[in-house]
Amino acid sequence: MNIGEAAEASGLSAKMIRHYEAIDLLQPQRRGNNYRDFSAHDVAELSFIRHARDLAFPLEDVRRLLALWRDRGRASAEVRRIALDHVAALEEKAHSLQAMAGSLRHLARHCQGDGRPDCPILDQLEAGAEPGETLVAAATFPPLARTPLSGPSKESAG
Amino acid sequence: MNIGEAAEASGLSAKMIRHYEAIDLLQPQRRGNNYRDFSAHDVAELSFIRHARDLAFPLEDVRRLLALWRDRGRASAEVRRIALDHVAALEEKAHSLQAMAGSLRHLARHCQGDGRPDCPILDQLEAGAEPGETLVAAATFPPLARTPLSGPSKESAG
DNA sequence: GCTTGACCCTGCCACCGTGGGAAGCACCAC
DNA sequence: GTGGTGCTTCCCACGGTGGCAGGGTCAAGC
Repeated sequence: MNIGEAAEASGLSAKMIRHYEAIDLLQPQRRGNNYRDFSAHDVAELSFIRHARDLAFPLEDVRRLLALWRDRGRASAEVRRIALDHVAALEEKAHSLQAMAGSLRHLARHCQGDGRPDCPILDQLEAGAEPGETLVAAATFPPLARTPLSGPSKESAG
Repeated sequence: MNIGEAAEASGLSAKMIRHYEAIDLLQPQRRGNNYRDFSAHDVAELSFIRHARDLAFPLEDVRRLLALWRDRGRASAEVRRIALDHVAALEEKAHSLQAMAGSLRHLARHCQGDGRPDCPILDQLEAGAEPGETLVAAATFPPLARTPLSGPSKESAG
């Protein structure tokens, strides 16, 4: 099966499949013309990768999960641990985002949003977080390592 | 004020300050020796940028907010709109992450996590989302544009 | 045979935001 | 003049994906 069919079958782009091969997530055979030749097994692995990515597992986790999946005799404990670590990371990120959204929503609620120039949102951005007031976000941020949202990564948040 | 002091005062790294200058977020003066010379006003802008980044505003939003902040006569409506759009994006992302976490946690709950090889997590990754079962995540994902979490961006999810 | 078009190949650049490091200049203290 | 520190610019890396350029390959049609 050529890469185009494999892409369609797995729901991944051909581009990504080549990338996953380049980083050694899978090793499809090559034919005489140097075209990749995907077996049904390769396609199953690609689907696996896609489902794992759908759950936002980083590729390094995907690599480990794939290895465990391939290992018939693996212990499910290891899989479970990876999954729960990822759950924790996802939830931490989600909470952090929600804290930011909450702070910002709070500010926006006190902003007239009319033609006048006074705006608590800008005031807050100018002044920074007041102690005991809004902006819980920064506090929950630091320990977050994976799933690098475009937000700040500042460890130095003091 | 040199870049090192400005960095300390604003809580940003010197590296990032140079970057923000490179993308025209601010234009500090230069001294005869080609060193950047940050005024108190520059530092206030840097702090503004940092606070906006703490709330995960993407830099393009930061640019707009800075422009509005500089404009004494701006209408707060515009600021409010940017903020609320961002809140919506944050919440969408947060919900999507929580949906993924929920699916995964659900799977992990049914995983023995012992030495035995059977594992619903791997089964699910192999089979993909069953209709009406778990994996709400993919459904909520597509429209998300900003705050590019490391998760999949797949538009082609059919 | 030859052309056309769809497919495949590799390789490079872009995004976003940040960190790391190299190589060279500026400054200050001794 | 020497050492250390800070500044300058420039390039590379990450993670994950898209895009495009410049080529090779194959199957179909004439």
